[in-house]
Amino acid sequence: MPNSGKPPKTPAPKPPVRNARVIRSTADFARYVGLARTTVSRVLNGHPGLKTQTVERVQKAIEETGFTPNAYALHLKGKRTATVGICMENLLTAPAVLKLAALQRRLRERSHSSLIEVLPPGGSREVIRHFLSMRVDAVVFIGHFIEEEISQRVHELATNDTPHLVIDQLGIPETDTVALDRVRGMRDVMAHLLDLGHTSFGLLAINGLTRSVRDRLSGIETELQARGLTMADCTLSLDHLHVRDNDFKYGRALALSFVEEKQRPTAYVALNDEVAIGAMHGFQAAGLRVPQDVSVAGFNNQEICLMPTPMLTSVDQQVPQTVDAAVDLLLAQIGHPRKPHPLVHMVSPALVVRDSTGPAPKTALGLKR
Amino acid sequence: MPNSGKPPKTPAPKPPVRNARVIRSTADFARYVGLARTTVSRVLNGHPGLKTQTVERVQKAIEETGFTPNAYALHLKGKRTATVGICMENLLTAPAVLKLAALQRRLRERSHSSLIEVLPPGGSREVIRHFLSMRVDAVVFIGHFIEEEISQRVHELATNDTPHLVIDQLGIPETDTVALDRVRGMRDVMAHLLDLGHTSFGLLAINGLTRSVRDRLSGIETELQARGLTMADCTLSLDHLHVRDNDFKYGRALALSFVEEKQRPTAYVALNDEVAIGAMHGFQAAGLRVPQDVSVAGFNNQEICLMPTPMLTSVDQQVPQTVDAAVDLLLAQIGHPRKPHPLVHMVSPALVVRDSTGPAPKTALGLKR
DNA sequence: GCCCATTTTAGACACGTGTCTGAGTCAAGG
DNA sequence: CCTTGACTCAGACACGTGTCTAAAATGGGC
Repeated sequence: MPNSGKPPKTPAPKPPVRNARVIRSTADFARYVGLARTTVSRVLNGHPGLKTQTVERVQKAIEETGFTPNAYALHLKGKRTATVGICMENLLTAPAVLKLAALQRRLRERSHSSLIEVLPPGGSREVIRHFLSMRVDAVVFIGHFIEEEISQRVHELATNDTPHLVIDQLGIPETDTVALDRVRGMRDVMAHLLDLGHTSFGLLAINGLTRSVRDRLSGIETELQARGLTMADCTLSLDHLHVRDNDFKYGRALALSFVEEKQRPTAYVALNDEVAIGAMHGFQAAGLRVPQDVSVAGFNNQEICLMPTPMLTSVDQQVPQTVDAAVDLLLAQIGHPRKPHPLVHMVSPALVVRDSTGPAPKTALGLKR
Repeated sequence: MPNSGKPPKTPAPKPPVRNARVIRSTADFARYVGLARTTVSRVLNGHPGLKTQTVERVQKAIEETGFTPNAYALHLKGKRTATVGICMENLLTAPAVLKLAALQRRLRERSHSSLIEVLPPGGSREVIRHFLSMRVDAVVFIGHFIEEEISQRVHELATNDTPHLVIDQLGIPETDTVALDRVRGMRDVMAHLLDLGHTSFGLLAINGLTRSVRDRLSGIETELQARGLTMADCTLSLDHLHVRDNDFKYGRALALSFVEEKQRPTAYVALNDEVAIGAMHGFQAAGLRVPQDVSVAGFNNQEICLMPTPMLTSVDQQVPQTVDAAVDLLLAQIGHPRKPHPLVHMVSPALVVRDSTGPAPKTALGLKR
């Protein structure tokens, strides 16, 4: 025990450690200004009954020193932290980052700050605990996560009375959700291609069992059925490749596999823009022309849609609408801590037609296996 | 004054407001476990002299309730906030986001969390004040900012003894800096093109007065001079366009202007990959082949370099090395609050040669204006 | 049943802040 | 000179936490 022999606690309380120049508390600052701590506090909080001259003296000192009250002590006094925790699946997928950027901006406009964390695999528990220890006013999830894991986190948040919201992942029970209507998006793409005369479709990386992908398949099927067609007759999905990264390279490899098929579809719908662009490269490398020989459509309408030749037809995520809805839902929850039923807000996508989709070649035959 | 008639302040202190189920303090939690607050505190902080059974009881209760000590009260007791403030120019430029992602991850690995804010135009002061009020352990700037504005912010941070570091913007006085050696990067590009036989170069969006652009020009000039050539004889820069967004569209427009020149250069070096790809589109739309007729090189080596046909030659920013250096510098400052001289760490770029650059066409003439 | 070691408890204090209260200062007006 | 009103000051308390100390409870061995 190093600090035996306590000082009489009134005089000279902190001579040993601190740099006297640095101001760390209202007390330090009040000493600097030459006013009482309480007076300074009243100035800072805009109380009435203060001389103009006094107020100006404090303001000038703030300019000089850059003094800021300790946010931690402030919160301890019961103030809202005005902080929202944002859980990202990762910071490398463009659409997710776009949503993050918009969300952060909207929150700042409403004078909230953002605590951003990427959920490490299996470490989501720690992140949520950190958010809770920071007493965030709410938590937002952006991206596609393991359903069970997120459900547990959501439950923990509910236990601690912390409002929360999931962006872009449907199916988490008891949770407010804002998500793109991927069924609708896929229907729009299919309708566009069917209108162009295509009747045989290749699916690029649209497989697997996540909710997001199931919705897309359902959209494809619904639109085909609306025209008296069936999945079995009209679609072909190749999935024999080991790597499934859903990226540019995978799209390219998939396209090269499709080229070798006897009955090659004339139109291709992809999981995302990267896969679609990779596929276009694959087709072009095999000597096929886009869109004269094959049509390719992406999903997400990222900036990269402009990069290839021809530019890529895709489905826009409508990020601003998504984020606006999310922020409204969230701040409403923070204000009024009631929650009758979880809300699910669906955002309608918008098809953006560019040059990678065109009329079906006339020589093409229907796909029948 | 609504709260006239104070209660005698000892008994029944908080019956009216709180949901009794929700645990918000160690006191609440200790009541839940059925132990004294001090005992629980000792368990949480791993003190010796505790029954194994007691420790387990607390751990079980944590599992059940998800209780977390209030980080704000903790900090008030003198603990580091273990938080780093990150100032982003924006979240829409891919290289900056890449650095953010890497930085956030490295900091998390070293158990620091990140407070991320985008500097609004003219509002940087508020952001820094927020970081100071959150008592961040350090502040990092990522991107290209207005030099004078950042210098002021840096000065404010220095006044408040808060370590800080600038990534990717050279020239801020009295500040640790980690930045890509853009002079070297540009020299490498030029050396590559000169080796391919090119002697006339078009500059795409490499103009303006920022340090970053000046460095590139200096790199180009240095390499030319090393081979006995001059800027005036070998380079052409068009800058008569109104819009200067340094994006895909601008690159395309620039290329179309170059096509109309009498003495068109055979090789083009761009400010970034977007401009380079836009230029490739422009050249291709005008009937020129890349790289047979013109060579194009980008900068940053973003993912989009793979998207066009042909894929783009570019200069890699070496993000991992950059961020590693930054984190080392930063955490060293947090530990030991000495700073003899500001450190400047230069990161060496790496040229990535792809298909958009090739031998100079044999019919090409030297550029002489 | 008693003693002693181990463990738990209750109470106090500090941290930085906002706010309340009663007392102190100061200048102007009578 | 005294009163009055406008300000300012000093002190106290609470917020949630870690830690210190002295006291109380527990339990095992004799």
